[in-house]
Amino acid sequence: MNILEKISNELDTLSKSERKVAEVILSSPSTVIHSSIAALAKQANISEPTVNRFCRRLDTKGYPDFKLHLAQSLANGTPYVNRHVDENDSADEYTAKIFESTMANLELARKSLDTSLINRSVDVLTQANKISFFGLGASAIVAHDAQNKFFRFNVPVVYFDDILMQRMSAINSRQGDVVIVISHTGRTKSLVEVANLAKENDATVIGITTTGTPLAKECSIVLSLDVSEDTDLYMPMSSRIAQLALIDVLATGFTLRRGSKFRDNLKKVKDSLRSSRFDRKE
Amino acid sequence: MNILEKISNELDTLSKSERKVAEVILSSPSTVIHSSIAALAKQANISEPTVNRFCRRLDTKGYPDFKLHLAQSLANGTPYVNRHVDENDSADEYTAKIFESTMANLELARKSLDTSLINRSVDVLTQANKISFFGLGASAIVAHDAQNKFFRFNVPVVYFDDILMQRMSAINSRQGDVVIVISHTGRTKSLVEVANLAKENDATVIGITTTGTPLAKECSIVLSLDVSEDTDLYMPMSSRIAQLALIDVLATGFTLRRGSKFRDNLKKVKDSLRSSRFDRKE
DNA sequence: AGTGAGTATGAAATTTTATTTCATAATTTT
DNA sequence: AAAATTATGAAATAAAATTTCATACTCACT
Repeated sequence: MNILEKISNELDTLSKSERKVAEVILSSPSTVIHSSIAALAKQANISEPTVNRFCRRLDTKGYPDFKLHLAQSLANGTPYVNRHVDENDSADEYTAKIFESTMANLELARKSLDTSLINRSVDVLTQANKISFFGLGASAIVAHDAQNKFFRFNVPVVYFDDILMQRMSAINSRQGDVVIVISHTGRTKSLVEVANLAKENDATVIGITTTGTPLAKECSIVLSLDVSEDTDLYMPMSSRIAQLALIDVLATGFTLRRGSKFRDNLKKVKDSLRSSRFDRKE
Repeated sequence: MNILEKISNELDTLSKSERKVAEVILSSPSTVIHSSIAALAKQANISEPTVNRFCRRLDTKGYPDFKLHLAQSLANGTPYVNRHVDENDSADEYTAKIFESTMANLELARKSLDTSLINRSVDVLTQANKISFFGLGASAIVAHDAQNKFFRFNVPVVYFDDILMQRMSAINSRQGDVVIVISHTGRTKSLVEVANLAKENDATVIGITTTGTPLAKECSIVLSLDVSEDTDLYMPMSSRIAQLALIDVLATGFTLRRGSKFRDNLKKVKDSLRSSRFDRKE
C-alpha cells in the first residue's frame, strides 16, 4: 500500500509532534528520501526520537525502512497491464498500450509454463531423429522461426505451414521423431488431426497451445501458454510473441544440454554470415 | 533509469569482487533492500568497503542511497532486466531469464521509438497503393507476419524473404508504393541494396532497424528499434520480438486510421475462420 | 621467471546515523 | 488540583556506513 496515502489516512491518530513530521513529509516527500533522520527532525522542529516513533507507528521497522517504503511509493509504480487500444488513441498512446500489453502477456505466459515440462521437451528434442514444426496463420511464423533456430544446430528440422504437407509429414513420422504443433486456440481442426496422426505413428507430439484445448488432449507433452489476446482488434498479437519466447527457451535449453563445444559451432554458423554484411566501423 | 538494468549493463566494467555483489543483488533484489551493508557483504563473501565502492560506481552516494534507488526500481512495476543465460542454469532459471530479457528489451525498444515517425508511417501506409515487406533470416518471419496482418486489411501486400524476388520487386516499385525493410543489424548488404533500389524507383522506404546503420541511411523513414541481444547465444532473440511488436503497432495504427466500419470488416475475416475450428463448449 | 607500476581488496578506525533509555514536560482524568 | 497517563527530547548507546591505510593481486615489461 502506498505509504503517502497511509500517512494522510492516519493523520488524526498521530500526536501533535508526529503530525508535524507527517506534514513535512507530505509537503515534499522527494526531499525526505535524501534526508537523514536528524535533518528531517530539524526541518519539522522536533526531536529525532519523535521521527523514529512516527515511523514505527506506520508499521515500518524504523527510519531507514520508512524511507524505503517512501521511495517505493514515489517511484511511479505502473506495472505492466493489459490495456486495450481505444478508438481515439494517439500514436503515442496505442504504441505504449501495445508494448505494455505485450509485456503483461509475456508475464502471464511465463506463469502458465511448467518448467519441468520444458525440461522434458528439451530432453526429447536433443534425442530426436527429426524435428518438425507445424503451425497455421500467425503460428506458422512461429514454426518458421523455430526452423530458423534449430537449423543452426545442424539437426534435421522442417517446418510446414500447409495443411497437406503437414498431413503427409505426420503420416510419415515414426518413433524417435518429434512433432511440435503450435496453435494459440488449439481448436484448428486440421492441426488437431495432424497431431493425432503423428501420435498414432509413434512420434512424440509437443503442443504449444492453451491449457485444456482439443489440441492439448492429443499431445504427449503440452507446453501451455495462456495469454489474453486483445480480441477487439481481431488479430493475433501477444500469443505469437509468447510462442516465440518459448521457442527461444527451447532452443536455449537445447544448446545448454549439448555443451560448450556445440556452442562454438553456433558461433561458426553466425560468423559464416559475416561476408554478407557491411563492416562495423568502430 | 532502472538501477537493475544499469547493474547488468555495467557488469563487465566491474571488478571481480564487485561482480559478486552485483550477482547477489540481481538474483534477489528484494532481499537486498532489507539487508545492511554487512549482511550483503557477507552474502557475497566480500568486504563491506567493496559493497560501498560498488554502490559508488553506479553513481549513487553510498549504500543507503543505492538501496533507495533499488527500492524505486523494484516498485517500478517489474524488475525486468537483461540477464544472460549461464551454462549451468536449470530450466527454471533460463526460462525466467529469457522471458525477463525479452520484456526488458521490449521496454528498451519502446523507448527508442519515435511515435511521430510511427504516425507518419501509418499515414504513408494507409495511402499506399501497394505494401511490400522484406526481411532475411529472423527478420523474414517478421515480414511474413506483417503480410499475415496486412492481408486481413484487404490491401495489396506482399512479403519476400528471397534476395532475388526482393530485388525484382524493388525495381518494379513506383511512387505510391511502400517498401518496409526489416533488419536488426541494418548491415545486410543485399537488403541495403534493395532499400536503395526501391528508393531510386520513388517508393517510400520504411526501415525497421537499429539507429545509425547503413540501412537506416537508405530509408525515407527509419523506425529505430534498439535492443541489446544476448550475443553469447549467437541467435537473434529479442530483436525479432521487438520488430513484431512494432508491426502490431503499425497494424493497429492502420486500423484506427481507417475507422470503425473498417474494423467490422476485420471481424468478418476472423469469423470466416470459424468453420475450420472446433467449437468451444461453454 | 622476476620486477615494478597500478589496481583491487579487506581490517581496523572513524564517522555518521539511528535507536534506546530515561527524565521531564504536557495533557488528560478524576 | 492531584494523580495518572501520555508525549517529548537530551543524552547514551548501538548500529551502520565510510574512510584510511596496509597488503595482496594483476598485468606489462624485462
